Amino acid sequence: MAHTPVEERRKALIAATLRVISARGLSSASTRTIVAEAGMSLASFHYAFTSRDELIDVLITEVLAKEEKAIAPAELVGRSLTELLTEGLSGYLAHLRSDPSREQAMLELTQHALRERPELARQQYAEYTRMAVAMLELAATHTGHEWSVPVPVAARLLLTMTDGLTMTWLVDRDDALAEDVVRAAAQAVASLAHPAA
Amino acid sequence: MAHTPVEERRKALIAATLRVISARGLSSASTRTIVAEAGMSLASFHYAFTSRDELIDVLITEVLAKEEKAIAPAELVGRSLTELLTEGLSGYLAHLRSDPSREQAMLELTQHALRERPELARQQYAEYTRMAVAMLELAATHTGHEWSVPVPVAARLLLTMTDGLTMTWLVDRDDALAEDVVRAAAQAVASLAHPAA
DNA sequence: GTCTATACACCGATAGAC
DNA sequence: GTCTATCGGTGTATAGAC
Repeated sequence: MAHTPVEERRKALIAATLRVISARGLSSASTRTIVAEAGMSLASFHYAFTSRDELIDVLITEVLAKEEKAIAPAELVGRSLTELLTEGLSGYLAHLRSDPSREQAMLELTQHALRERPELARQQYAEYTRMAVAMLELAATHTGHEWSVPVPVAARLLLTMTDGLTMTWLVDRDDALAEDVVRAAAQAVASLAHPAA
Repeated sequence: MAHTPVEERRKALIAATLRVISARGLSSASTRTIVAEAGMSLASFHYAFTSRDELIDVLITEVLAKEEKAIAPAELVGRSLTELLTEGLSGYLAHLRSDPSREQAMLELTQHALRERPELARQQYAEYTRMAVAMLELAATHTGHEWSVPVPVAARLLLTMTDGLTMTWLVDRDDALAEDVVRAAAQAVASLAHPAA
């Protein structure tokens, strides 16, 4: 391969690694399989990254940060709180279904981070929670509701549901059941709010 | 080590493997680290199991089957539906907190099964769902309620919550927040039932 | 049945030619 | 900058002595 800027190689290797993990799992993502997927030599890997651990670190920080744990509903006006929550969770489910192996890769990376870089996983989940808080406050405001429980608790419950939804759907891929669960979950979470004074 | 029945060696190796996975992760559970933990020679491993894959298979089927995904409340009488659900989820949280590394090992094994033995994971989750159905029906009956959504859907929602609870708590180990989420989750799920006719 | 010794594949990482 | 060749280490699995 011709002279390529280091940054470009790093990006190519990160993308290749993600493809390998999606297709065959983190344990299959050796430096050799990664460079094979990226179409470059083993030495080029160590020119772009000092070690495999460094690449996995970058993968965890950069890729998990882009992960969507909850997708905001497209349209706010004229929808009930339950509908907004249903659309948000449904959007996440669609995201999951559109590329299951990518989400499975995310799960493996999170799991790996849990053991090797626990503080990174913690920071990431704090960020997911902040996004959920913003979404719940927006939804309540637009429908004239107030949360009966502290918003961070409701947000955490929502995050708990997306995580659980990911795992259970990945296990049996039952689309109809997942949709039913999304509706029940939205209804259940909405019951934690009441009309604003 | 003196002559030992094969079955005994298998049990010792399974227990040793679980300890290794709990402490250092599935990727660290090589045949060498396993036999070191079990205090036997490498050859003894291959006398008891034909391969490492066979042991992991046995681990997934036998160990995941014993996993408690939802713990039934101890006492039924005189408790509201929300209380029963809170106690059930709280019991699971206590189970998780009592040995986090064991639950992390379960998560890694489930994840591995998802890739290598998807049908085993699926069967296991079907079993978890059956247990949750039984628990929810019992709770509703004892408190004079009926479920407003199909019981399998509510059961699946409960399973979704225990899975999500496991992940989120393992990430930040926030006991107080987890307890709040358990209460909110119980209240939310209870809202899916109504007094029986 | 149980052990030591070993075969052989793959791992991460680097040396050194170009 | 990029490559091929290779080092040292670890992985699974087995041969063969006892």
